[in-house]
Amino acid sequence: MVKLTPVMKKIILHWGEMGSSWGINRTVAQIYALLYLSPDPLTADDVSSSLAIARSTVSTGLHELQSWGVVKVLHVLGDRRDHFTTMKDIWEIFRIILDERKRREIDPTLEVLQESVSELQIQGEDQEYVEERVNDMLDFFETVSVVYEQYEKIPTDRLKDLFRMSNKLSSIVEQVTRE
Amino acid sequence: MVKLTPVMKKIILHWGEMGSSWGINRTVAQIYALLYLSPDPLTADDVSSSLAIARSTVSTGLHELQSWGVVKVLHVLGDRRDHFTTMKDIWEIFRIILDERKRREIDPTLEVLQESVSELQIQGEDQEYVEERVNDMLDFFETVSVVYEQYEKIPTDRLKDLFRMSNKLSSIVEQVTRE
DNA sequence: CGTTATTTTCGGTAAAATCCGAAAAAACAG
DNA sequence: CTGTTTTTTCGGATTTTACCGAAAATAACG
Repeated sequence: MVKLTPVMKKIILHWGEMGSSWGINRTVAQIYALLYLSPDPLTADDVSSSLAIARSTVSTGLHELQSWGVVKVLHVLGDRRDHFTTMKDIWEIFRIILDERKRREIDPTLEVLQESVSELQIQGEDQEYVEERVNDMLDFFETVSVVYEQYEKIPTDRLKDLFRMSNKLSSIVEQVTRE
Repeated sequence: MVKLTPVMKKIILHWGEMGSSWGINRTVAQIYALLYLSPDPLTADDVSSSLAIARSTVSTGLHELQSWGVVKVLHVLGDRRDHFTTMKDIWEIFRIILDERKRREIDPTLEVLQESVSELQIQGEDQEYVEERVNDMLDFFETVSVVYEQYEKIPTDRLKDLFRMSNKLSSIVEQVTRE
């Protein structure tokens, strides 16, 4: 039996709200928060009873989280049930989430924009204005994608250091853009 | 009467889907896309007829977009109706959206985490593990906020240049983190 | 002012998303 | 195999969200 302290409840509930406003099912986000805050892996029944949601909902939610790659299954000797846990390094977690969102949402957007650009070129219709706007969008998304791919290469530890030095950012920008 | 070309339709629909998966009302996102792709400001009736949505829905949607600061009202001489338009620089647009999301979602999260840390300290309960996790989260969100605030200071034009040089990122990281 | 054009509000409905629980399926033990 | 535990599927109920249209409110005109 998993007992939720007031602080845990507070964070789990808030996490659910956060998820909601970022397009993630509230319950799924809560399941995630619970696993993140639990020192040990939990069974689906644990989750179900702690959050007071149906066992079947937990099953679906856990699958969803696994498809995002942020929840893993473990097994305990002498126990047939699946136990679930999350990565504990929040930096890694957010990297994975960003990766997935890029793959699922940004990449398809790039495709649509690329298709649109070709379609506009082929037809050569009188849509100069739309063409300009679409080119802008494409350029923006491509640039952001490239930047993101560069950041992806940096190991997490180094990224942390880099981020913690962000106060030096402006001088670096000076230096780099001056060239 | 605003006539939507196939490319416009395609982008507007995709934008709606995008919005959906990022927690923004599909219709509102579509309205935004329409305004963005339109060379001239549109009236609410234009939007209503182009997208085939009720006039009242458009009214609400436009207010929502104005509260985000991404849609502006204009007036045309000799016309009593409001005309609506968007900023055309997509870099600026995304800056505004990020700012708003930070303000509406990240900042409140920081608050909850800070409160949680104090509550844990005061009670001094046996929640070492939760404490560790919450501290991690707080540290992460604080760091990201600070980085973001640094980026905020960089003028858009310079940011574009900087982003376009991201291929040099790894060498800069080398250089900076070596100190 | 009274009239008309325009926008907004709001109650109800429709649509979509979420969730439940029963039943099926799968996994495992003996 | 058979029985038991555990997980998954799925149809329908519930809740939430989104949307419409009528009516109210506001603003502009003559």
